[in-house]
Amino acid sequence: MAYDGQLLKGTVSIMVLKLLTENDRYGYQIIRELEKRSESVFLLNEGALYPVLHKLETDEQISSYWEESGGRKRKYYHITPKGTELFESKRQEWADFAGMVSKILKEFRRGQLCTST
Amino acid sequence: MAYDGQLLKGTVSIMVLKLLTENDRYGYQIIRELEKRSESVFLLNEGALYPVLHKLETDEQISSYWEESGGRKRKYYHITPKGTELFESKRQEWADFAGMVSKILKEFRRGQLCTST
DNA sequence: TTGACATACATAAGAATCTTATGTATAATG
DNA sequence: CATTATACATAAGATTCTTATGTATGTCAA
Repeated sequence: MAYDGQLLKGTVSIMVLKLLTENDRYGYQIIRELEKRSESVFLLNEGALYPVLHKLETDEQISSYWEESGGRKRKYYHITPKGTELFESKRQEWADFAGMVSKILKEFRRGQLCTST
Repeated sequence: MAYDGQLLKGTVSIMVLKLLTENDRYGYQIIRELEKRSESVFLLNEGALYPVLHKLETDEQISSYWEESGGRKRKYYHITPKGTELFESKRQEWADFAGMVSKILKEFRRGQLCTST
C-alpha cells in the first residue's frame, strides 16, 4: 500500500461496492481494477480483500456465484438491493467525513484569507 | 462517533498534529476543540486520544509539560520540528488519499457527463 | 455540605480491519 | 518443464479504535 494502511480502513468495502454497482466482478479482478483506477495507489492484497467480500456476503450486501470463463473457475459477486442502498449512504458518509477532515486540516492557517462558503 | 469508526483510523493523529501547529494544548482541550470544529461529528473519547498522544510523544513528534492553570494540573503538548514536518507530509498524503477515494466513488456513473479537469 | 456533574489524567479488554505469510490449484509462457 | 500470473482461501500479528473502568479535583445547586 502506497499510503499509510490505516487511512484505508473502512474505505475498502465502499470501493468494492462501487465497482459492483457497475458490473458483477470476481475478487482478483477487483484488485486489478482498483490498482488500475487508482494509478497503482491502492495495491490491495488478497488477504485484505477476500475477508471483506465474505463479510459483505454474510451481511447480504452482495451475493456470489461460480462461473467458468477463460478456462478458469471464478467466483463472481453481485450487489444486492440492500448493498446498493447501503452503498449510497456510505458514499454520502464518506463525502461528509472526508470533507470534515479536510476542513479541519485547512482551518485557521495563519496569513490565510477566510471566505464564507 | 457519528461516523463509522473505521473511517477515523489514521486521521486522529493528523488532526491532533494540526491543532498543535496552532497552539500548545492539553488532551481534554483537544477533544473539545475537535468536537466543536467538526460540529459534533468527531466525538473522540479519551480512551482513543490519550494513547495517540503517548505514541506521538514516544515518536518525538510532540513533547509535553505539566502546567497548572485554572486551579488544575494539565499536561500540555507541543509539536516538535519533526512533528511539524511529518504533519505537512501527512496532510498531503491525506489530501491525495481522500481525492483518490472520492474519484473512484464518483467514476463511471452511468448517464453522467465527464469533463476533464 | 453534600451529591452530581464537568474536568483531567490514565489503562485494559475487546472489536474491526489491515499486513504478511502461507497454502492449494490451474493456465500461460518462455 | 519451470516460472509467472491467475484465482481462491485462511491464519498470525499489528494497529487503532470502542467501551469500560479507575483516580482525583473543581464547580455548582439543593
